[in-house]
Amino acid sequence: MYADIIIDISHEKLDKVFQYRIPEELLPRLTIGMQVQVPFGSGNALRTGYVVDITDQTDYDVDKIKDIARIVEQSVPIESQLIALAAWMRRNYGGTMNQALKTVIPVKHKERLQQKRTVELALTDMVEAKNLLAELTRKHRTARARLLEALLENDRIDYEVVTHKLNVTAAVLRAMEEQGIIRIVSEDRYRNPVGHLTKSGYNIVLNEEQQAVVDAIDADFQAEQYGNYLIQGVTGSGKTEVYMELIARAAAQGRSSIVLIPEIALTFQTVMRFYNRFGDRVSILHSRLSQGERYDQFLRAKNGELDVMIGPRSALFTPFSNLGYIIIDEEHESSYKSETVPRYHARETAMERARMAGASVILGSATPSLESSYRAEKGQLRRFYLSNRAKNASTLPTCHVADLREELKNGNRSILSRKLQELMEERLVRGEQVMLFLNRRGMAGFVSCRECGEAVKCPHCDVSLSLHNNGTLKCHYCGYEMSQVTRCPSCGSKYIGAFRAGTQKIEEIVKKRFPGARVLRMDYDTTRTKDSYEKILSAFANEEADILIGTQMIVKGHDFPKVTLVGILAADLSLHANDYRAAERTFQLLTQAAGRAGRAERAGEVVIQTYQPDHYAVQAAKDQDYERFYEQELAYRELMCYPPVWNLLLIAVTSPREAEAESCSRKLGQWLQEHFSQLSMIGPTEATVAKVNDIYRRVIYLKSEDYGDLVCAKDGLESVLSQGMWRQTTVQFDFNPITGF
DNA sequence: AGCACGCCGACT
DNA sequence: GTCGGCGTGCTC
Repeated sequence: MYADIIIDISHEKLDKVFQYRIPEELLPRLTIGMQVQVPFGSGNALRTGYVVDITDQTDYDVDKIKDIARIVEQSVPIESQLIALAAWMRRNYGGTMNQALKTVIPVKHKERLQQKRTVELALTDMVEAKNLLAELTRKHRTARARLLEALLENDRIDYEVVTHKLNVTAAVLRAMEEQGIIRIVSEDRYRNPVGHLTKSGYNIVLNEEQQAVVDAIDADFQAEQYGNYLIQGVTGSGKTEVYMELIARAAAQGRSSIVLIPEIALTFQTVMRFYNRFGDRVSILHSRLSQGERYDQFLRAKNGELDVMIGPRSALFTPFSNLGYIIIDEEHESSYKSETVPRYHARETAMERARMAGASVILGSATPSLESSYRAEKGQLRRFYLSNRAKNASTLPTCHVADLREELKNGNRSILSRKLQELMEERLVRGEQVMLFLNRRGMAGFVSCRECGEAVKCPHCDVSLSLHNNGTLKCHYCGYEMSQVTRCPSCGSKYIGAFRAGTQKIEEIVKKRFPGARVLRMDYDTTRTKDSYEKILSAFANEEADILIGTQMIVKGHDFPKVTLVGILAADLSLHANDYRAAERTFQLLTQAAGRAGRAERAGEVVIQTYQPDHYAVQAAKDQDYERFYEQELAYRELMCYPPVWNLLLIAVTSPREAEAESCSRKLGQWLQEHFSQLSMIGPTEATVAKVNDIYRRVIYLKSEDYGDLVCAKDGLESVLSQGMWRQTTVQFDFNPITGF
């Protein structure tokens, strides 16, 4: 048996595995993630390494393979834990060990070569310095000699070092410091993204409800009863204060926390709150950081310089060795699921990491994912509710549902319902602001009836059929196909067609209807350039416009106190996206969009325009009734054997050669039928988009009540694939996928 | 990263 | 000549 071993993680040059033979006596004890000592290099000096995989095959010259010297027992260092986590991810989400390791371990990057840092030095021992200088200059005028010369002249200097040489230089400087020749006064090792801030030291007073949650979770924490929690509370109910208080208490005991936030939700307001409370003990990973800067922040975490790391999904792998809490804010957000292999879900992975490290996980959301609510009901997650709106008790908005079928009947063919037009008029007169939200997701081709609101559905799967370029309607779950319809299958109306209206079109319509209004548009087209996103939002916040029109991106995060009306132009659009999460996503978006209205003292109003006013997602969102939505949606999932009740595995086969994609997917399907006949299988069939960039795509869906069965099936398929001869074909696994394929 | 090998200029 | 500086390259 051989072990794949990483010698020194985080160094690009050594960023690969070395294989070692496992001595027989070590074999039974050796596991992935373990720290071992191995002879390395020509001198066979013993170096510490980490076991990342155990195999019985080797691709290296067998004679040159050395034996593992011994296992390093003692406490498990953070790298071991992260490697073990990577192994868990590989097992549960598929992919190779290498891919898993790369997502978990930060690697130093080349671009650091260009960076410069400044070290401030002071001379402490003149005599020693002169001696050393004399010795150094006798032969060569080395960099060290020049440095010392400068110090002798000035007594205190700023020494600039290029980062790639820093490690060498730092070692030299440290050696000189140890000899008492110089003193390192300061080193600007880390660039703080918001400058240098210190705690302002104010204490937030929590309300009773918040305090109760803090006390309960903290009591468990103190008793070392680490668990998983869900805090369900509307926007503005003060979840962040609860997080911060718990983080502070953990920090007081030397425990660090990770706060995950959805990719786009990192607002300046949130950042400032954390900086105000934790000063430079907090670090924030944002998309503007270069790889090198990111690495530096991880290094700070490892060196114990941080109490909190805030960031998107990837911040989950911050190398804290004293982890206290992992907090996942807006846990229902889809950005917590990785779109690249390994396709892990941050929520589940966080729980596994916390389990390994002895830490607690806190999920927060106003509209928890079905998964989390389900877990809460089954007792795997302890749920707390925050019901008060903490900030000056602003009231929930009033919700109107505008039935677009009625509008059509009454001769209003405009995209703006009468109710919405009326209320918009009102706001413009009063000088208040309006947000119009177009739910663009799922736009790409579902076909619905404007008379009865029914979308054309697959008779076998209860999902909307999607319109393909050739005009046929297909179900990508079972492959069912029908030709383009001209009449509604349920009511016979001829007013049927694909719903298409972009934000641009709406902007035109709004400008025409309200000529005096100042209109801003925010969508994919207007946010191409770097800062346009912030620019548009701040322009709107500064009341440079009356109406903001946009897609998803306008409903997240930002606080606009002057907005008292939100219009959701076509709530159905996401309802028909052809996957089982459509209703959930719609409910979440509607609830969130509604939450934008009336965040200050002024009461807000919301107009939801829809062809299906009776749909439970619309109704529940209108009444802000999470419970009702949850119950109905769960019943649907249960009936259809969808997650979270069952588990779903998507097997995606892609190949530049259609015949290979076909034969490979058929073979896999056949194999599954032979070996996993107890699992229900859908496919193999063409993917929704059957060809992308000349790559052909086939899918198989596998359903099982037991997640483990799906993992077994995946492992089995992987071994089938390793023997098969589909050279140009790739197969990817996606467990409980969020997006279709 | 560390450690070898190997190439170059100064000095016994 | 040789000693020791550091500049490439390899490490299972």
